[in-house]
Amino acid sequence: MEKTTVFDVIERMSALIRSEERKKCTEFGLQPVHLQVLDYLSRCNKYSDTPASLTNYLGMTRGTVSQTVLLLEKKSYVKKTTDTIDRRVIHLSLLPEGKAMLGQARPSELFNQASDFLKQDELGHYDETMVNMLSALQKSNKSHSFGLCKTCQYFTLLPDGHLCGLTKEQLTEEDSGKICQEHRAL
Amino acid sequence: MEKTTVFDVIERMSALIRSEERKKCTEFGLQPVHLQVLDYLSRCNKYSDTPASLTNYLGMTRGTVSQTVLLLEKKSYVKKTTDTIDRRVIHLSLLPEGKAMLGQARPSELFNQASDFLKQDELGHYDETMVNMLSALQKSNKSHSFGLCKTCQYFTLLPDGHLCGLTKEQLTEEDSGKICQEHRAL
DNA sequence: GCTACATATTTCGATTCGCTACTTTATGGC
DNA sequence: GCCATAAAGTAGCGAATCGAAATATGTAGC
Repeated sequence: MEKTTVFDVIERMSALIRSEERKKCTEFGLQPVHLQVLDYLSRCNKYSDTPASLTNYLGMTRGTVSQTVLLLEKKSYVKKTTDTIDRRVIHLSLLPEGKAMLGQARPSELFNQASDFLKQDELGHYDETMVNMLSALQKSNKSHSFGLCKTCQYFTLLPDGHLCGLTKEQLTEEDSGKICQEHRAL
Repeated sequence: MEKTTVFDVIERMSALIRSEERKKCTEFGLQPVHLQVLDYLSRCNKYSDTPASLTNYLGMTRGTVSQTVLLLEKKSYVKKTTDTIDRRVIHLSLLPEGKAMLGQARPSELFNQASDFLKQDELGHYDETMVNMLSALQKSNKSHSFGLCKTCQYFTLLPDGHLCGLTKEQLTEEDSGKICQEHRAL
């Protein structure tokens, strides 16, 4: 029963954010999916910055993703680079203009205002809870990573070991070399 | 700094849910926005079940929403009813088939599995935190309600007063008659 | 080295989606 | 009654999406 409630609330937050995002999109003449692509590219590692990974992440067809990327390329939001080893694969990367667009389209005002409604000293505690929730969701997500932890953008080297910056989990040296199940799509 | 992290995590959850949802969509031959409409209609009250409210919620144009509703009507997911008092107004309602579709398309498996990764005794605590977060987001959302609290689907009558079932807030008799700022779009 | 198969991506035609501008119908103030 | 306003629908056009076939590169077996 409680289970349902918690995830129901998450769905509500998700819907709210999406609604705000769509409004921003029409403002800039983009579709939500375009922002999703930019967001993905701002977070993926070099093992998952390909059209194939993007296709898997978005759940669209290869053809559509190809067209979408073409559009974003025309607008100078992303750049294509052919892999030097395997010349079949294409690496996608965000260009400065793409990053700028992503920054503008984020519901940052919404978040700024929301934080005013939360007690400042509670935010740290919220943080921990939320990260646990996210971690659980990621673990149950079937879309696994193709990247190594040590190449993840959240990977951090500490004096006393390794740390995943997103889940705040300690990682062993061995773990860092393994394929990451957590961050691929994020 | 902490502020950024918390909302960043929410954005990650949101992105993950959307990704899963899109996969479900293509499975059923629907667009994400169609599910958004069904979801909205399952939660709106009689003051916000109109195409105009839906338009405001989705951030799309009236024409587009009109077409979208037409499509969902053809598929027997929703039903239109003309308002008896103001004959310009149309009320939309979910049909059983629409509810069934909504149930199928929800990332329920994702949530079920995610809950297995969380300690059962912590879920209640998570619940409180998440509801606070959602409440803060809703407060800062500019899309205000057009409905009265007492008509909200989350409104509950208790022996000792009134309760908002979503935010768990106590409501005075007076509050219950006011326009709700919290739940319109949800 | 050649063949067969696998993988990554693109191309293309048909279809659907979404926006803009315009129209229709209904309400309310004067 | 007349006009402004509001809710919803319609038509046409461009963009997005799908599905299937095509292209290009890499891999494995002989």
